[in-house]
Amino acid sequence: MIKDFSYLIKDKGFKVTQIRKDILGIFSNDCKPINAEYIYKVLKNKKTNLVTIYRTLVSFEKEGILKRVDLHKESVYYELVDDHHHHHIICLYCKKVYNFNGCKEDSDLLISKALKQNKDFNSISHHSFDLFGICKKCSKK
Amino acid sequence: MIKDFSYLIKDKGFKVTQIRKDILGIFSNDCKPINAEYIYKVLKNKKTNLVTIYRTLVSFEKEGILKRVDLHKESVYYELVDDHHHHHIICLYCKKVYNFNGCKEDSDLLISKALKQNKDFNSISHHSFDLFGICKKCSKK
DNA sequence: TTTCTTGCAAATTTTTTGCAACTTA
DNA sequence: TAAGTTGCAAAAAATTTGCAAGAAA
Repeated sequence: MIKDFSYLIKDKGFKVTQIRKDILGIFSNDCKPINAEYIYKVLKNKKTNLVTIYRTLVSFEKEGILKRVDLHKESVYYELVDDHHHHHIICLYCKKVYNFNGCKEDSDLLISKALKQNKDFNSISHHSFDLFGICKKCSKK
Repeated sequence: MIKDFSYLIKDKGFKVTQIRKDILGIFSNDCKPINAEYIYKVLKNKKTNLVTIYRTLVSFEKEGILKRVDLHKESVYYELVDDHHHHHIICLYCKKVYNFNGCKEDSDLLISKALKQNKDFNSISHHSFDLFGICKKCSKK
């Protein structure tokens, strides 16, 4: 389902433009980490520009709308920050990404322990907890 | 201190060359995530080649000697897999990296929960648990 | 001597920048 | 209309590839 992201965009201090709504629509619809190239292909018929997409991704990340996800792939992937709390298991060979539901309490506990140790931060805006291994299919090969 | 990594290199099926020992020496000595360019500068007087460094990093990652670390910077950083178990807190503005000692039991628990949920993996070779926020210095600005 | 490694040059890919034209508020 | 956005062209930066020469086992 495509939500209307106008409020979120405006709330973060951006002007509401079609492409920004489109980009967030794709994130909301696809529910997986995506990169600039992917967005470009989806929006190609709308004559979008890759440069604009890059700029949008960077600015949305700075404002906490998107977060980077490191899939150990060639380019940078992003996800909605406000997504359902989950983590990734990534196959080191085929790079396929599987989600799993991390227990929010568990990771919150780890974060509070970290903040007690490190006095350079007041708070944490988001975190990554990703597992890397070789999936069963690739192990067989 | 610089350890001798010859055995590790040979054990993973590589030939023991000076540059491979040098690269692992740097990782062992510096104890922080580093990228190809950094290694290149450290070894510059030895007339090293960036291409060789890239190839070494990629092959060492595949064999589980190194792991990628995503610092949300321009290039790819690596760390020794066999390092002391720790995690990172990264400032989204200045990109400075702070370490903290994650409790190994806690993250092992999360990993076992993940493996129960997801049946596509038998085991996990390594994981990332990194926190992102804005450090106190950058908050003041 | 066989196999793996390295270096060089060049290519590819991803991401960024400058600037003028265009939109949103 | 003022301030922020976009598109185009071009540049910059990071990483990869092919191939011949060199080094390890």
